[in-house]
Amino acid sequence: MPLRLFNTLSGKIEEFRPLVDNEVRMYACGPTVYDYGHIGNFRTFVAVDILRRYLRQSGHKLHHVMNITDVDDKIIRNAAQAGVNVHQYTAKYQKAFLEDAAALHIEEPQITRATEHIAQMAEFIARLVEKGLAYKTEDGSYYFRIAKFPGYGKLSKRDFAGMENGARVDVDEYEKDNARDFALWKAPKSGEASWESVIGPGRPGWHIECSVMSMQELGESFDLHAGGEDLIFPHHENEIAQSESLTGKQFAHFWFHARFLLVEGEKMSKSAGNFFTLRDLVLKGHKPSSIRYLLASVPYRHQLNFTFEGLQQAAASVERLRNFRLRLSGNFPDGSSLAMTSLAEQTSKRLRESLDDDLNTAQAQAAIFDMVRAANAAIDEGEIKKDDVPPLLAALDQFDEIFAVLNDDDAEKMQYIAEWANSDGREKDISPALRDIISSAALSDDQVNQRIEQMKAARAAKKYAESDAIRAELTAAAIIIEQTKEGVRWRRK
RNA sequence: GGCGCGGUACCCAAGUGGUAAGGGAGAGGUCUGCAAAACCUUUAUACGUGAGUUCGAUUCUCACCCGCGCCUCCA
Repeated sequence: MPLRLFNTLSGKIEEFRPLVDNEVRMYACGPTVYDYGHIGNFRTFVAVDILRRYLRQSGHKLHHVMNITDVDDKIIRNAAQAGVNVHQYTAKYQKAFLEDAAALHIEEPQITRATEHIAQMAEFIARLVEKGLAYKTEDGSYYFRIAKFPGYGKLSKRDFAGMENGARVDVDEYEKDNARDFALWKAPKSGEASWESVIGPGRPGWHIECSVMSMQELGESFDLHAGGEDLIFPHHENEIAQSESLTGKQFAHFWFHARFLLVEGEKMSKSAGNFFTLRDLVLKGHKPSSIRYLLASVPYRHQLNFTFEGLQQAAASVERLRNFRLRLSGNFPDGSSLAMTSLAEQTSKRLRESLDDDLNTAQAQAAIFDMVRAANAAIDEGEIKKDDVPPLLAALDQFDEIFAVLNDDDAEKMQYIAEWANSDGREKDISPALRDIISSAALSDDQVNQRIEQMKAARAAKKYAESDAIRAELTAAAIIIEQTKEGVRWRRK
């Protein structure tokens, strides 16, 4: 069964098929780098990452482009306040964003930056003006004339017919022909960043960068355009207007939007005190894998209630999956069992069906846990054979190619953020929990294995006091020991 | 006000016109030198409230209550 996705443009769930062969060209709106990324941002980026990963797993080739908006009003304002130029100001946050995304195992798409495409944007605007689709105002700004694009409102399902200059005309923008006309290019203001261009000095408006960069990289028509739900209007609506009126072709065919999340049941906001960057959470001791798992556990079109209790539950879920994989590395008798082979097959099928169904990640999780429980029970009963392990691992891998939480590099990623906190004046925010997790990275695998050999020897000699002492020592170093029938296993806290 | 989404057990959360996935937490048990892990049993006469359609609704319709989103650059 093919992938079915909700398309904001049609308002329906549709079968997703690329325009050309098996190659998907997708563009995702990335961050505006004026601050550290918060978990709301990352909800969207995790959703897009899951889409990206699943498209690939489904056999598609992928050309995935994401922009970084490194110039806008807020950046200009903040940079001015900080007394640095725009590039200096954004460099820090760009770097942080990419690090945070990597901590969450978000695969890095091809990245394009607004400030590297100023000339192309100006040319694009010049072409719009030539066609009478845009106009220049007295101060040197340029606006798009929405009256020239009859399809305006088709994405956000708004009817702008008859909406002439209404009551909400912005007094600062009296020069516009219509209140809805949006800025393509803003004339320079004194002391603000501005660029010379074929259409005069100034800086680009917000929407133009995505039209220019997406078409440059992906062509005038491409498969899929993604972003947070807030971008539907006006950002994506405006991209469609300026792009399609210029090329006469359909811009993106599929529009994918992730819903906003709630934090502790309320809209996240700084004033409500429930505003968290990824780094805030890591400093409190929450693992990136727990955060990713929680963000991924609610299908992208549903409102996700992000809670600290949920974060702990997610951590427990991830741990259970990791324990299971560890358990499969034990020794089992030769042979294979029909039950396990078919369990793995069924699970693989359920995973595909769940994700084909508009990326139903909650159902995919249910499928993998059903398998884990059944396989664990089989291990307890001694019914698992050596040849059952590869198919079970394959199903687990199939799951993890999408969810990406099984490989434990949490301590490493968290250490990175702790180092940042130390150098950024936030060392006081490093929680004991974070210190504890990081400390588990202090011992190397070899060192741990060596101590475990000593522990095993003591145990074999029934010197329990000595064995327990070594275990306690490792526990104190945030290494968790499990002594089982299949041998001694260990993992980092 | 306009348009749209949602309200499922202690928490998170799938789902279906025929009587409720999964995870976490709690309780009891099995295993075990102890611990950990794992497994088993158990926790919704019930899916916001009221009415309607139907042989039958949590699932469809309507009303109401509550939460949330967009409607000038917040993912």
